[in-house]
Amino acid sequence: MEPSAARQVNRSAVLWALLQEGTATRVRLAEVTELSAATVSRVVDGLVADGLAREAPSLRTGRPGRRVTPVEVVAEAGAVVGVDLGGSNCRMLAVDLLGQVMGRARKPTPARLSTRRLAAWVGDEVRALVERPPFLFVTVGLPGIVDIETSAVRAAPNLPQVEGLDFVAHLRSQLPATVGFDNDSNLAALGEMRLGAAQGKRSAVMFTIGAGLGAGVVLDHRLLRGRTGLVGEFGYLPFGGRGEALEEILSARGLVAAAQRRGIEIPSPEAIFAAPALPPLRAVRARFEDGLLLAVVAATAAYEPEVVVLGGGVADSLAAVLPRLQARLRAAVPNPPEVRLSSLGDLAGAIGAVISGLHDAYIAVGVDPSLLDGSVGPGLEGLQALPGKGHADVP
Amino acid sequence: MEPSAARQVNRSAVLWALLQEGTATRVRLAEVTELSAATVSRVVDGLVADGLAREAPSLRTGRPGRRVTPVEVVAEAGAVVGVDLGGSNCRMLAVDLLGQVMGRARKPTPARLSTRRLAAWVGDEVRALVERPPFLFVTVGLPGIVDIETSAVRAAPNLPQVEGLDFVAHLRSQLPATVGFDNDSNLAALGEMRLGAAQGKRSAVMFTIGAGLGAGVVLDHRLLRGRTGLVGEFGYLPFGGRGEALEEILSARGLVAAAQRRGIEIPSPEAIFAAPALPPLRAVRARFEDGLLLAVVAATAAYEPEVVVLGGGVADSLAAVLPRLQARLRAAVPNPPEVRLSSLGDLAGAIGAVISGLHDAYIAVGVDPSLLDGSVGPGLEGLQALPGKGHADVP
DNA sequence: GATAATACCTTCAGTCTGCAATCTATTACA
DNA sequence: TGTAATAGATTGCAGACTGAAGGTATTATC
Repeated sequence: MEPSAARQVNRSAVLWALLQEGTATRVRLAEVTELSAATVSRVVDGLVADGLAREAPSLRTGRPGRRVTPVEVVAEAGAVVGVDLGGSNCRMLAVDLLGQVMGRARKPTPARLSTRRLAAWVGDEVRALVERPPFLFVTVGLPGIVDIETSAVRAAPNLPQVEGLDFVAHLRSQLPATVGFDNDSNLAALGEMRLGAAQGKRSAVMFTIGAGLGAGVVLDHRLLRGRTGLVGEFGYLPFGGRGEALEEILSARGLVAAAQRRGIEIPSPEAIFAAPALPPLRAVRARFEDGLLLAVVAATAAYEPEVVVLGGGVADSLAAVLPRLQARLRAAVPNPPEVRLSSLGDLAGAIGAVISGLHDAYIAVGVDPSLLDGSVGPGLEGLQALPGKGHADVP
Repeated sequence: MEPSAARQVNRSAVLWALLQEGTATRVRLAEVTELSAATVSRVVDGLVADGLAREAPSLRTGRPGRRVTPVEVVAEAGAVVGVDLGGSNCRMLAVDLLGQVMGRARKPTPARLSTRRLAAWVGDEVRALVERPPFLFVTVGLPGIVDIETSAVRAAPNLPQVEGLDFVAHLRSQLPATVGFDNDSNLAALGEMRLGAAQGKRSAVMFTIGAGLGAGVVLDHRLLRGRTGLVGEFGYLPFGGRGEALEEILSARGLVAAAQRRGIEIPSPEAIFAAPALPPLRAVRARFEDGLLLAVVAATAAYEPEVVVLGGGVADSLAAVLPRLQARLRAAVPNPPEVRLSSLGDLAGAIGAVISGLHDAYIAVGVDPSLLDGSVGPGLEGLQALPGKGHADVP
């Protein structure tokens, strides 16, 4: 370890403390980091020189003594845009370095555009959302499996243009930014973990029951991605005596098909759960519940999460199902997690993307990755207060 | 970061390099650690003073120049004993700091002893195996679920004396050592990962099919333990149309019961796989295979391991089953792992326990845990050459 | 035996930290 | 209004540590 590496480490510690506090006096930073006030002062000078921190107007404390001179993050030094590019809708959320919301958008995804044009569209939308900051991080959630190494996308039937490497490459060339990609369910899980239904927990599994069955796994505040990004895809499990794939049960597609097989024409999958129902619909529901139980049991056996979050279009209709599911779960496994509904609604993906992007941004400004790993991170008050959380119809 | 912390970091790096090499010149250590030769020399002086390293007799190199003075680990400075305390047999393996085998034992577990007496027996056996070294680490694998925080044991039907905290506490008071406890399947997975069927891979899942169904999950060279130590227990999954628990299929107990239900009296579970078989036995086999497929599919969906290892008493009989299982797996999931049989046999648990204990020992002598985490670690040549690996009948 | 090559050690300048003293801004109070 | 009290921020200094350069011991080769 070179001598100057010590400085790096301390810089990282102070910067991380400052990000978590948002604004703090040097004395406070010294307490939190357990460094001497002298070192903190010197490091803060460096951060100011780097444009990452500035002195805020001093505050009157009411007590005798010199006024405190708070130091604050230069939040606008960097920006992060989270994009949740779904098959039908695209959510975007722009925040500054402290997670304060700078802009948001919700548009129908122009799903019929070519790969290149779709990338250009996303690039335009991102640029419309943020002034060009000193540095910019963009994270895009895609409805497919994203390879952790190469960002190659596959299995994206709802938006096939993004498959392969072209979309990724085009978008990267479009934006003067570091652009990351991930599976939308993974990001949604990250969002619910940090600010949603699993807030404050160390581990959670989120199932996104939409067109298909998606899953995201967070253990120790960290996304479990696996070799090819398929982790948590319990849709492959055989279900029932005929060994149907679980994804055929736990998806809008499957629900509609099951209803049709019983001669029921329904306007939307959600209608299946609109009480009261006739006996044939009840059978569809029961089958869905059995499938859901299997998924949650599998997730429990696999990861022992503290919470299982249910999201996606169908989830809102499941409130009535939860108590029974929870009871059956208690009977099935010795360590049942709590099952909850998504609380971020269709914003979960964009919020998760922002969190992922902030993670990258913090590393870029010199925060040691090991600090970010197990920890909760900055407050993100701006995101917490986000209006429209959980309501799909707010723009 | 205090100034002296830099020394710690470099000491850790040099010590880790030295452990991996076993014996190395200072120049070699400087290369590996990317530190200056000066720093390495100073750090080595410190290690020698601490009794962890010593100069070996200098070697003639054949090339011009001063003779090299190799530095070697004082392997006998510490000892590690791995204990696999099963319901019927107890395997023990003692190694030094470099993983060189110092002693081994295999005894029937005195399963009828009381909690206190069983702990005393284990303590005696461990003491019989190793001289008292400067420091001693013991890791005990138990046939039950071990809480990661408290070491409290539960669900150990095959050795109920060890349940709760009494056995753990008694054994700890018996031995002048740091004593760790873990689930035997977890340790077996660690063993197969490091030296057995999954050697060289980053991730693996091992199912131990014995009296019950056990599982161990290793991701990125690290055991996934979960909140209560239950991770990987897919025995809770419902199987087949009647929703029987998978553990009832994938266990010696379940196999015997299934055979009996079909009117077959068998001497041992293994006999079920002794070819050729009559039709009723074939049905039992088929059911077992279906269950196995479910377990492997679940593990694949959950973790995407590179390898799935099958171990336990029944595993040896499964060689003929593997090709068909592998083929069905390829059809079921897009990212099938390789399925292999355990190569360490009933030594896997003890070897895994030793590896776990070495991990603790290395941390105790000052190796930074983050170095150990993602890395492969010392060569453990002594363990690799262990005679009797894979043969249950060698003492 | 001289010379070159190699490994290890020592010296020295530089960076960084923590401690303690000092500087500076503020409030309380006569 | 002036002075003491108080507390945050900075600076001087000693100590720890590193890397680079140069020194010394040991060996092979001519």
